[in-house]
Amino acid sequence: MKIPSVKGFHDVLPGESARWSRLEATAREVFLRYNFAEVRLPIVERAELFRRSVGETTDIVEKEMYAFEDRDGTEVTLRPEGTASAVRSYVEHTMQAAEPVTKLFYFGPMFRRERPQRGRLRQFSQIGVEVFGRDDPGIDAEVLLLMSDLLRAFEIESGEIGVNTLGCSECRPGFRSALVAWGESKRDAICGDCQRRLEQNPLRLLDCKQPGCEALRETAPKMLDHTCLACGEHFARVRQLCEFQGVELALRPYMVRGLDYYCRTAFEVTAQGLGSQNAIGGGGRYDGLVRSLGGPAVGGIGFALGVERLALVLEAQGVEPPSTTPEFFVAPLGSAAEEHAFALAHRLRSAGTGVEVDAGGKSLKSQMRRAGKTGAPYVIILGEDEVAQQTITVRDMEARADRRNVVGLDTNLEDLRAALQAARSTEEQA
RNA sequence: GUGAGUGUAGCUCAAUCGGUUAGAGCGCUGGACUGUGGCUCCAGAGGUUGUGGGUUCGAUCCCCAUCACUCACCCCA
Repeated sequence: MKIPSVKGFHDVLPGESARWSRLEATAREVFLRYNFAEVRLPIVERAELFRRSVGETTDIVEKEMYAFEDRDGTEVTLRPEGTASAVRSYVEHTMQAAEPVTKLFYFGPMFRRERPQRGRLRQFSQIGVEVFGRDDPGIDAEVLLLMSDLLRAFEIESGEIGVNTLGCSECRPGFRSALVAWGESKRDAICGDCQRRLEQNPLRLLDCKQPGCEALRETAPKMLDHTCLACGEHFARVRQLCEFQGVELALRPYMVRGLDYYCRTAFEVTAQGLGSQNAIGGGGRYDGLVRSLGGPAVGGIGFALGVERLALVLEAQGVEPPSTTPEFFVAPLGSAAEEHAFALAHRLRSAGTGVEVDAGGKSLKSQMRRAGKTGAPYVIILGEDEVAQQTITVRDMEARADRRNVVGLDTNLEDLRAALQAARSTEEQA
C-alpha cells in the first residue's frame, strides 16, 4: 500500500536539489561579503510569537498557521515566517549587548496552510536576512543592494524590485483614516472583497486586482503624500542611495505588505515565469517590532526570498541545475576484478576525487554505456588481463583512446592524473 | 477558503459513437559488436487507465464521491 505525501508538502528530488544547493551556497557567499552571520532557528515556536508580531487579523495568523497544543499544554506552531523567530532569538540572547548592530541570515522551511498552487506550497523554503540596531536610510539601501546583488548572483534575469513607504506610527494613522474616508466614499463602486477590507485591513484596498478597483485607485490617497517629514526624508534618501549604486527601484505607491509589523521602507521582488504567484521575495523595515517583543528599542529591517520560486524562475529561464560528474568510472569485469576495483576506487576517493564503481557481472559494453551517461571523463577498465598484469586500462572518453599499462593497479590519484595528462600531450604532438 | 479544469507506462501524449488484446515517442534493459560509450537498427521489460462506487451486455470514455495536481480568486515567498 502506497502512502502518499501530504498535500502541499513536496519532495525536492536529486535533479532539483542541486539547484537548491547552488542557491544556498551562492547566498551564503554573498551574505558573508556583507558581513552577515548565519543563525539556525527552530521550526516550532510559540503561537503567540506570530500573533503578536505578524498580527492577529492577518490571514497568516488567522487561518494559515499549523498551530497545536503541545502535550504540556503549550500553544505552539510551525513557523509561518522567519522574521519573528529571528527577533525572538535576538531578544532572547540579548544580542544588542554584544554589538550595536546585528546582521543575521537564515535558510529554512516555513509553513502556511494555503490552497496549494504552482509556486505556493504549504511547506516552502526561505532565504532570509535581518538587521537589528540601525534605523538610518543607509542600512535600508545596503539591504536593498544586498538583495539586488543576490538576484544577480543567482542569475535571475527578470527580477524587479518595487518599493514603497508605509509610514510610521506618527503618520500612518492619518493616512489610514484618509484611506478609509476615500473607501467609504467609493463603497458602492468597489468590489466585495474591498468592502470587507475596508473594515479589516484598509491598506489592502490599494493592491486589489479587480479591474474596477484598479481603475478607481488613481483617485485613492497615497502614503507617499501623507508621510511625516522624517518618513518622507528617510524614503527619499533610501531611493537616492540606491540610485547612486545603480540599483533600480520601481516606485509602487500602492504596494502594501501582508504582515502588520512593517513600517517605512517596504519592498518586494517580482519575476517572470511564475503566473500569478510572481513574488519571489519581499521585505521591509519593522522599527517597533523588537521592542514589542520585549527587546530594546532598536530598529530592524529584513527580507526573505522564496527558494521554490527562485528555482521556478531559473527553470523558466532555461537555466539547468548544476550537475556533478565523477572524474572516474570504474568498470570491473568479473568478481576477481571487483575487489581490486573497490580498493582502487577507495584510494582515489580518499585522495579527494569522485569515483563511480559499476557492478562486475555486467558486460563491458553495458558498463561503458552507463559510464558515458555519467559523463565521467575517464573509465577505468579492470578485467582479467589487467589483474594478471597488475595494471589498469583507462579509457579517455573525450580522446576516445585507451591508455594501457601507463600505471600500476596500485596507482595513486596524482600519478594516475599525471600519466593521463602525459598520454594526451604526446598524442597531441604526434 | 471560493470558482473552474486535468488525472492513461518513469516522462510527454494517443486510443473512432461506450466495443472486447489500451498504443506511440522519449527514457530504461539487452542485442547487433564473445573486452569498449555517444549514432543507427532490432528486441524486451514496464499499465488494477489516480482511488472508490454507480449506470451498462460491455466503461479510459457517461454519472457520483474522493484524492492529487493545474489555473484564477484570495494570500504571499
